[in-house]
Amino acid sequence: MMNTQEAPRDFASLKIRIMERAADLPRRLTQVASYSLEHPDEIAFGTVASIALAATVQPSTLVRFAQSLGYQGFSDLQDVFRSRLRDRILNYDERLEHLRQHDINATKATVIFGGFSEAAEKSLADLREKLDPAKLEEAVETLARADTIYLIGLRRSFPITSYMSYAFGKLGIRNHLVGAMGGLAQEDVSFASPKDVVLAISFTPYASETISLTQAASAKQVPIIAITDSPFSPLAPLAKTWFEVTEANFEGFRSMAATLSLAMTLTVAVAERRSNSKT
Amino acid sequence: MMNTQEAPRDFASLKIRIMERAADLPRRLTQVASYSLEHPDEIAFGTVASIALAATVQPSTLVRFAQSLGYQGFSDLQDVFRSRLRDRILNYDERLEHLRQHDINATKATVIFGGFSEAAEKSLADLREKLDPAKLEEAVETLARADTIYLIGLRRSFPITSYMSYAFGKLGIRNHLVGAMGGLAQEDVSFASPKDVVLAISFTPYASETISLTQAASAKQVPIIAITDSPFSPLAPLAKTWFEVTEANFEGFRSMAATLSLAMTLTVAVAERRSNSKT
DNA sequence: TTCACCATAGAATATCTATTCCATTTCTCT
DNA sequence: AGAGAAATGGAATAGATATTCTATGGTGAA
Repeated sequence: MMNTQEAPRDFASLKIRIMERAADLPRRLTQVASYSLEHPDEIAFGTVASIALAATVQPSTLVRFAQSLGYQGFSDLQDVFRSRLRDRILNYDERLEHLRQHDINATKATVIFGGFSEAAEKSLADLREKLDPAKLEEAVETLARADTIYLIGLRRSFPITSYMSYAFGKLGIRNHLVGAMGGLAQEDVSFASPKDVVLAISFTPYASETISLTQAASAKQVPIIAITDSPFSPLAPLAKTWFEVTEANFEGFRSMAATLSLAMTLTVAVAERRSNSKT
Repeated sequence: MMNTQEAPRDFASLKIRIMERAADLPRRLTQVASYSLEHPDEIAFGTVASIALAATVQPSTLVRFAQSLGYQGFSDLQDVFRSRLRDRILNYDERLEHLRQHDINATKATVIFGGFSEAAEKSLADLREKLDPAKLEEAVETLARADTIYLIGLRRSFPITSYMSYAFGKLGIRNHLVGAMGGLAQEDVSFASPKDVVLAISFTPYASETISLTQAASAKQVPIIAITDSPFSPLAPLAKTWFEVTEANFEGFRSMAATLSLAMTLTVAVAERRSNSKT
């Protein structure tokens, strides 16, 4: 036994202890330390053998890790990981009550966080109900055929298009983030041809530049896929396929969770479609 | 084997099955049935012996109960009880299988969308549970005092920082999106002073540039707030306050919903704090 | 009442699991 | 560079675990 100090019996203390210790622990034990905090569920349910395999260490290393933290053996450590799940489930129903009642000790920031969380969840639920599989299929098909995908999104929508550009890039899909570097946006779009596709994202109040860029592309017969928030959006009549995404808002700040999920879906689905059609 | 019908693989279906069957089951098996629904955690974590003791039946009764529901043995049944606690997002193949069983005809894209939605929701739930109000308060306080807020985030994290930059801008909070225009990032940070604050966001695999920029700021005594995904992140030791946000992923693409909610919270809370302290 | 059948209890068993041990490698300090 | 200490991998082991088996007890039909 290498540690006479008493071992933590609850997960919160254990976590702190592991973080403190991790730095001056041998290589393999550090590896286990980080694995254990990254996959606590695995530790809770797995067997020594299965966890050792997943963390690419020897079973004995797990036992030594537990002992170095002051536990009698691995099983003893595992109990603490299990208690975390036990407690969590027990608290699950209480949590909502707790939040509603104990607004007293809630700070302003946590109230704001709660508001944004709720807005995100509402938005996701809403889109899941409304999203039309046929439209989605159509958009994926169009995008998959594109030579280059032009991404148009400014202000609030820019994080979405910049994410898509990053993800498309990693997936090896040619794309162009319009207006990314300085103000050459008009020029960027002027290269688009009917073989390409424009993906435009804009919400009220529609940024005029997004509209004019999309119009320019439309005039050149470039197929347009749009994500917007209303049938009356100026993007809707321009688009071959368009999605209505209404994000809930909190204090005037709209969530982006649903739009982002849709964006990720389009990205991955297009990549998947392409890899299938190549084979 | 007394039951050739396939056994439920998820807890919800199992629960229904047990309730249907409970009525016309032998005495001891009925007893086990009601115990299992009343103490699901016990079933998930216990051993055959310990559960048998708690439910006052014989170990063999538990095995027979599992078999009468169509499982191979008790361990097989126990897996389903464990899956209830294990917050696991189904992967693409499992999802398809699940939909096929329920006769829902779904397109690939909608399956992907479902996966991303679920990942987003799980991430939000997880963060809501873990987020420490005191830390949040501390971070807001630090950021509110900042002369200029430097936002550091590349690759996956760039959409987040770019959103914050946009929102801070609209709220009249001086900020600087590091590395936004071309590669002058090092120079950007070199202007930061201890009166400013750096907000750094990075997830595995940590972009080396984010780390080195944050280190540079740290060396100049600039207070650092970090959002990252593990206590072992290189950002954690540099930060005055740091948040652990673990995003669920679907098919290797991590959600950004939780990080984004936290980012929005910080943004709005800082604005709110400033407007209060001015009056 | 008696027979046949099913459920049950409890012991027996075969499997799996955590843990220990020791030879070998890797690190650390002089 | 070399000696000593620490850490590691992998096999051996002691213990626990789920499952099966069989004798017993109970229940309903003839």
